[in-house]
Amino acid sequence: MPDSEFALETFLPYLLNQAAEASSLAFQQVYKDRYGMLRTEWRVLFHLGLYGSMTASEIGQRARMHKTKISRAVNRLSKRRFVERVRDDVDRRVEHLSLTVKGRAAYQDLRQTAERYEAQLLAPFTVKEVALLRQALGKLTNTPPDFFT
Amino acid sequence: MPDSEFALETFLPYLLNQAAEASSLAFQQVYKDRYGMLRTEWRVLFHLGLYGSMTASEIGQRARMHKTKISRAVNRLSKRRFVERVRDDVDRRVEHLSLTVKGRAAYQDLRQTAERYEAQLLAPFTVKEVALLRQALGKLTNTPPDFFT
DNA sequence: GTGTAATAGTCGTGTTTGTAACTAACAAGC
DNA sequence: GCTTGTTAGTTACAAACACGACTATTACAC
Repeated sequence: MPDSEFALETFLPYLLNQAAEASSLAFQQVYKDRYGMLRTEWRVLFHLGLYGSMTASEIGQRARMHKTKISRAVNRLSKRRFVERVRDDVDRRVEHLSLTVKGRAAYQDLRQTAERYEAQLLAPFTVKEVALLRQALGKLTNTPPDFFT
Repeated sequence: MPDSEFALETFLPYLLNQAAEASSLAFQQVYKDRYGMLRTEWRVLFHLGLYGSMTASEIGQRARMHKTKISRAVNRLSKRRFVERVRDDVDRRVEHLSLTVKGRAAYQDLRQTAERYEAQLLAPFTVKEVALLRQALGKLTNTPPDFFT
């Protein structure tokens, strides 16, 4: 009765999801416990920490997040004084976002933690393997299959 | 102001999430459009298609899904007659789940689609790269970092 | 100027999820 | 028998998400 020609365990999207979930779990705990942040908020924080001042839609493009997600994340972050919003004088639709001192501190802390965390994740692999893995993941992200059968 | 020592674009959990999302998207559309299924339901369907009759908790262990997720997925699947539930005579807490004819048809269809889909995803890679990728993802899934700093 | 389209960001509502509490059935000790 | 603990699965409620509709502002055409 069982059908073993096609193994779910090797189906790539499934594997990717499992790995993504497993590798996010422990770190998720960190930013949640220390700063009460959600993943969306942590991503916004990181983008601002990395690139300095950005607008919501710039973050959206880089992070491939929907603007409603960003809007809400920014809202929460600014309510807790991690993020500062400054309206653009010229185009008053636009808001320039940047980290407050508190936000920068959180970012620094989480960034360091992330580095150490990643080192643990990558420990079982060789340098070459890591490079290949990163490259492959990038390719998979940027080559969406045009699939409508 | 920006800080480029640590690039978010290379942070592994981030990459994994992006790749997982991108590679799931198109296929998600398929089982959603054709059968109105959610990812959880698709997973349950696939496990039952692959392994034949299983209980909810067996699926949970294999798929690393929480039992409430499975409970709801099975509920929806059985309401739409994709899945049949039979209570165990000996241990009446247990339910044996299996696919109906309709469920098996959906499974066959989606399985074939999944195969072709995966072939597209893997097209840009060599056989060796694919093997390494699968192996790496497996390792990442099964080596949860013990991280509580 | 007026009208139309586009863009930045927010809000509202239904859906899905996560967490914990719950019921029902079994098991083991006494 | 009667307790205590464990397991299978469900339910309840709050948190998070997706999606579309919405406001406000700018841009462009005429």
